[in-house]
Amino acid sequence: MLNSEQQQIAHFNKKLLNTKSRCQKCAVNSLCLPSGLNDDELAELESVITSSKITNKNQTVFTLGEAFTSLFVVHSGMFKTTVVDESGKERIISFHLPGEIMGLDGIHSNVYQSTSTALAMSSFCKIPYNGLLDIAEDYPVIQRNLLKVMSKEIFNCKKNHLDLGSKAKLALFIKNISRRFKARGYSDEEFFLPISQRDIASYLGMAEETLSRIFKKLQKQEVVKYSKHILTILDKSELSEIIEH
Amino acid sequence: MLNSEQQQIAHFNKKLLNTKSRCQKCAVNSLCLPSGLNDDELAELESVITSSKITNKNQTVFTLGEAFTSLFVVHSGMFKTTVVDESGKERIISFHLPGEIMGLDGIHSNVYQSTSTALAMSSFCKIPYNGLLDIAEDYPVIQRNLLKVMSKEIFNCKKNHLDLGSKAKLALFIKNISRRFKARGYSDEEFFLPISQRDIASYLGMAEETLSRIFKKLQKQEVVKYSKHILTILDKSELSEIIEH
DNA sequence: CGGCTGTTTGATGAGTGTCAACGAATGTGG
DNA sequence: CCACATTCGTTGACACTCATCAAACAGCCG
Repeated sequence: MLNSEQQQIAHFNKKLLNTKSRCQKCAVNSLCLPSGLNDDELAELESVITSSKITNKNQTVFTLGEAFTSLFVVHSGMFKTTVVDESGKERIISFHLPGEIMGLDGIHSNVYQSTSTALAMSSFCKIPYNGLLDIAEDYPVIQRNLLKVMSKEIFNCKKNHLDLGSKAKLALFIKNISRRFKARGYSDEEFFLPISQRDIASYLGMAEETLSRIFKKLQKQEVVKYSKHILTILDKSELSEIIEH
Repeated sequence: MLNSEQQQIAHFNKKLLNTKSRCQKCAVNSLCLPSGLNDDELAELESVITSSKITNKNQTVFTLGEAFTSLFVVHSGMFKTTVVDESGKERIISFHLPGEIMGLDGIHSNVYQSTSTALAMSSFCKIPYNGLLDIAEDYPVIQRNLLKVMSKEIFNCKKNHLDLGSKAKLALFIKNISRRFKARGYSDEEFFLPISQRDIASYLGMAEETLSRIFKKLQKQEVVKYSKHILTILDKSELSEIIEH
């Protein structure tokens, strides 16, 4: 594992490890279910969070086909969720940053519809779904937050359904990730991304080789740079240009 | 307007028009929010539905940017929802059949994120969101149903994010639509689809011409036929083959 | 050191978008 | 009811993007 990666993970994790009053002290609570809750509601929410756990790279949080019991929230690090498509290939359907909820697709069928895997040493919180529903009855704001999160997920997902060229797809992905890093207090121009190019290619639905060539082109044009998992955005406006065609 | 279309619309609509006890008598209540509700809960749900309305072709239900107030459920007919992508072009993000909920993407921002338009003479029910939340507090099963619907939406959306060739994309779309018609009591092998090829192409993210050529190829191979808005599936297993590659 | 895994590079061909033009079907106004 | 305009679907030619195959390379690990 690279030094830069270890540094970054240490950075991600240094605020954690205190399992009491998880949410109150969590760096990303404003982006997560606790958003807008008062102390009383927050305490109630914390009471249903049964555990926070640290995982190593490549460990799974839940697996496609497993019985659905809980939602999971990224606390630190990063995760990918994958499905198996009709022709049997694994496909990445999303990447999850701190504060983002995983497992939502299991609600409707009581079975996880995807597999979540840590991309680096990471940590997450486990929220038993039935417990969450119980407190949601007493605290409408928690219910509303959950619905908002899901609504946002639907919206983002539909918008990404766009048909763009490979270059624009990558540009959009980078802008999207950049925005999410910024929302979490990191630089939106340079950040550590523990995602392999293969995984980015899978997520964007293109061949690994194509992605490599596009990265090279963008680097030559001094738009972005991706080396040793450090993504650097050199020309933000050009990035937007590419997307708009 | 064609005879076949008018017939079909009449067929869709003939059960409606009684605005009392809407849900109890609705043909698609088992696919909709009322699913699994007892009489008491159903009455409560019906009490928040402020209106059922019939629209002509091309009329909009809500518009991108408008303040979000209500969810809408298709009662009969069909609707499309559209967004404007980064380069300014209109893109269709979904088609809605009876029992399906529209407007979910407005929840998180209090603004509709898409525009919904009737594809034929259609009818829909309006469910004020605040009213729905109020009764969801008293009737947890309603809350759970809403969450399930949204979860399903997320799942379907992510799965569709697949990267397939144009032929497979169309095959998948047809299978998907067919399944939804079947769930509503119609034949899954021949049905009226008030969607223009242009709209299908936009939804699938391909050129109109490409879609036309693929339809022709599939017709020559006697897999499916699409003429005068009547879609006929001739070889269901071949359709699945195409998807699996 | 050799064996991994992840990334790069080149050559090639299939699939698709684009442009242009036309035909068919539909809607409109007199 | 007919002439016209408009939308919708079809067809052909062409260029270009991108997936695929094959091979080599770089960094990392034991």
